[in-house]
Amino acid sequence: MAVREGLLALLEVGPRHGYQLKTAFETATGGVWPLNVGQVYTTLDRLERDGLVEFAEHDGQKTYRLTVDGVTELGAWWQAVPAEDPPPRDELMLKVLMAIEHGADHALAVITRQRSALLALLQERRRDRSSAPSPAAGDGEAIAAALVTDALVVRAEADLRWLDLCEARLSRRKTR
Amino acid sequence: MAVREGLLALLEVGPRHGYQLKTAFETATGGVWPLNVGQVYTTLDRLERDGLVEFAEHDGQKTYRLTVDGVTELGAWWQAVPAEDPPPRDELMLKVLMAIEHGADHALAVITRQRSALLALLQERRRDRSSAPSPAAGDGEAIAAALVTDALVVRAEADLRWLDLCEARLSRRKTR
DNA sequence: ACGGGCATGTAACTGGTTACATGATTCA
DNA sequence: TGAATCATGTAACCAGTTACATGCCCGT
Repeated sequence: MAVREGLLALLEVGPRHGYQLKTAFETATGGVWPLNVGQVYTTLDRLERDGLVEFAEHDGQKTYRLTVDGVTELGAWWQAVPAEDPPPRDELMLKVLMAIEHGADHALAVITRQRSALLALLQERRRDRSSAPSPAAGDGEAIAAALVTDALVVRAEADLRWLDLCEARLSRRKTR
Repeated sequence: MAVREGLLALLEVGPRHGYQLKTAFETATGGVWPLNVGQVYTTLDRLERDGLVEFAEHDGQKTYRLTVDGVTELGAWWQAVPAEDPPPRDELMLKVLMAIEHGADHALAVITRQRSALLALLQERRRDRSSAPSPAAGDGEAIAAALVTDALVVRAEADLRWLDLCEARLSRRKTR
């Protein structure tokens, strides 16, 4: 439900047709989230099926805009904090949890491996961040790219911290 | 590709049949990742189709085990660090990025809203964590649950930190 | 004339997910 | 007897994703 909401959000800025949405989506995400054009059209079909968008056709060119329902739905999305109703389907978490089933030693080995790999990744990203020029005020795409890099760094730091917590909890009780 | 790998990992511990895998998966994830039984069977079908598992049947009871290919695949999974080849399809990130398209003011409003909601969530989780009894040594499910709670806390902290970074980058250049 | 970008679409597949149907066993 | 748990499965849908086909228009 990510591309879906992304397109809705872009349509709230102003009506556009499919191809424009593709490029808008990609510049908005700083070029790190490429979108197959086909996906835009299939997603638009589904949005129309659900009554969230409608379109006007001119010379074989369909200009999409939000419906009232679409605006409502989007409003809810802006408000909502990404839910953890069903908690995070996080791959790193799953990996460690499953490793524990193989015994604490296996888990600690996986943790060590993941930590060193993540650390390398983190350093590389920090290098990327400091080498990238501070984005110019008007350059939305560059700002977006900078924010994405920030997110990657912060996320990696969090993952590392979590691995440390896991190791602490596991080695404190080396039974099992 | 999460349930898929989870089942593979469980089968590496030892052969099991479908229903056992469901319960094993749920206890391994501390009860926070419920699995519809049906999904286990469809996933097993797909794993068999891909030649990663095989089964022996006894009295209408199918006992699954890894194939050589399955072991290989799993080995790669243990090694791999959750890839960011196509970077994170993170909902919070998308929300902020799309908000920027509506102008810096809209973005700052979304950031503020998200931050306060996340902060409330975080405090609640910290309360959960301190109120939960420190898991007993042998209780795998409780340990798993504790680790999941840790992950939620750490993740929320990271999201908050990222929101601060976004705000800094956006208010520093209030143009656009 | 041709290649590249603009523009629209379809067909097919993937994994995740739910709802539902069936039957055996176990135990109160 | 009857509910709960064990056990296996099917049908259907969802969103994401890719590959492919079509054609227009513009600049070289």
